[in-house]
Amino acid sequence: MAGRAAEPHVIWARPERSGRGPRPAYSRADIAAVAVRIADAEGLDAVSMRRVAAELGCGTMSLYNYVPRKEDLHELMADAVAGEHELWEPSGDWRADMLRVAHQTRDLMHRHPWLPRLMSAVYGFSPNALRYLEHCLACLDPLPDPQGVKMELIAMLNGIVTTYVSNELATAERTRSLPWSQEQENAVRIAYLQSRIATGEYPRMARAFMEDEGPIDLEAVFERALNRVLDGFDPEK
Amino acid sequence: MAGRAAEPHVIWARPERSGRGPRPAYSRADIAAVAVRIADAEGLDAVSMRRVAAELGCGTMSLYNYVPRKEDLHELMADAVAGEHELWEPSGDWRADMLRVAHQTRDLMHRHPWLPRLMSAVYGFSPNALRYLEHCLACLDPLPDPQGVKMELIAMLNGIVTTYVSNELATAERTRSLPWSQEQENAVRIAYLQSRIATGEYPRMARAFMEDEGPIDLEAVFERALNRVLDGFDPEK
DNA sequence: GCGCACTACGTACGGTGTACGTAACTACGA
DNA sequence: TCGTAGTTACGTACACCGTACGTAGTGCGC
Repeated sequence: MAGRAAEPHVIWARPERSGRGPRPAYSRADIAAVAVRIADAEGLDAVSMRRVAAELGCGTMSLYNYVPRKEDLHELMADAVAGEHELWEPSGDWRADMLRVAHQTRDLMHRHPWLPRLMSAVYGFSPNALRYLEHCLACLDPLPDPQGVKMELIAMLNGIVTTYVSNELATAERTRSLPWSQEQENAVRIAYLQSRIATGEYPRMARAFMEDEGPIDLEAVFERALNRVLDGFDPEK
Repeated sequence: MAGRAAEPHVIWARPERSGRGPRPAYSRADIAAVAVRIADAEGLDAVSMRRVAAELGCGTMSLYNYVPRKEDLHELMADAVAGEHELWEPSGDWRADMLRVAHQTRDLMHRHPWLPRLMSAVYGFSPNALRYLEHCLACLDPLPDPQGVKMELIAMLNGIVTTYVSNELATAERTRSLPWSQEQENAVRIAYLQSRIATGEYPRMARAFMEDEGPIDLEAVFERALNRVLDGFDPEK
């Protein structure tokens, strides 16, 4: 029997090693590391069961002993990179702490550009994700609100980070496996957009594109967005 | 020659009908409608080039005359449902208007649960998307800020809506094609989460799950989130 | 009216996730 | 202690997928 895909399950509820049978040759960490390496180097679409198995050094179907479904492989990947979060002793300044968390998450996503795409596809309560959430809650201890509101704040912040980094990466991760460069694609898209705007049908958008000159400071935009959201939760504002 | 996939392009820059040759048998609207119908009924993964072509009533490869890449089919779908946005004469109260926009978008995504997944994969400047953006900017005319800030507001609001609806739909859209029900899956997941929390390793999360009793009012959570974000942009706050 | 760009579509290639069958192995219950 | 049940390992096979390519037939622009 190869795995138990034909019933609902959470991979983290399955013991990694279960008494009987030969010792598993690989750990979940091994598998996750291989998958993450492939995704970092060649994009998420390059991560297939066959490919991971091959790089791991085992037959394709052997991988299904460890990872019953491809989705679980993604779960492993998300958890692995969630483990890269640095968790510190809360400073007492919840705003500063949350800003630091958000910037760390942004850096994480820039390091692993496939992560935003995965965020909405994984369970979100893997071991490292739980550690991360608990840490966020700890940072929010100074806030008087009930835990529910704090969870809303964390969710909102994660949403913002994911959204903004997705925009930042936009075509970057998309054009990875394409035979033309990101610059070529962008040029075509900008040309199209300008032709649309030139029709005069969208006067306000036209003004928006007139105004901005030079490259936008994405980090500054991100920072502004964060502060606006935090303001919404700040009892002193 | 079947399409011109081997170079960067934006489908909206290609004329739908170009003088020469037999009249195309289908319009982009036809194709989009078929694809949307399939996705609504059976989920986004059921939308394949073969399937759409079959339901359209033509050979698989004929579809490539209209839609050079699958990605462009997604583009068509996103544009089609973007056309469902009702655009009204701005009221002068930008906050009320933006709330209305956000709620409309949320409804749209509940009607087409595959839309959030598509949002980060499409170009975002299709004809109907441009109309939508221009309308949002018109609603924001009363705001004194430069257009750039308004664009940031729109982006942030769209991000929030997408994030929240994604969470709301969570397992719903995911379990569509699976042989078990959403309720079964949720039960398994909750059982796992409770077992983790029972370890005592996550005291703050434990408190969060103790507190909330009864089903959460998702609409209320959404409304709170929106207002917090709007506060961040309100010059009177 | 010639030619070319277009439509239509069948075939085929290389990939995907994964169900299933088989063989070897090991820890546990009797 | 030994049989057996549950595990690991893995090859084969199936049903899909996106799409490159070749070959017709069609009708507008020159």
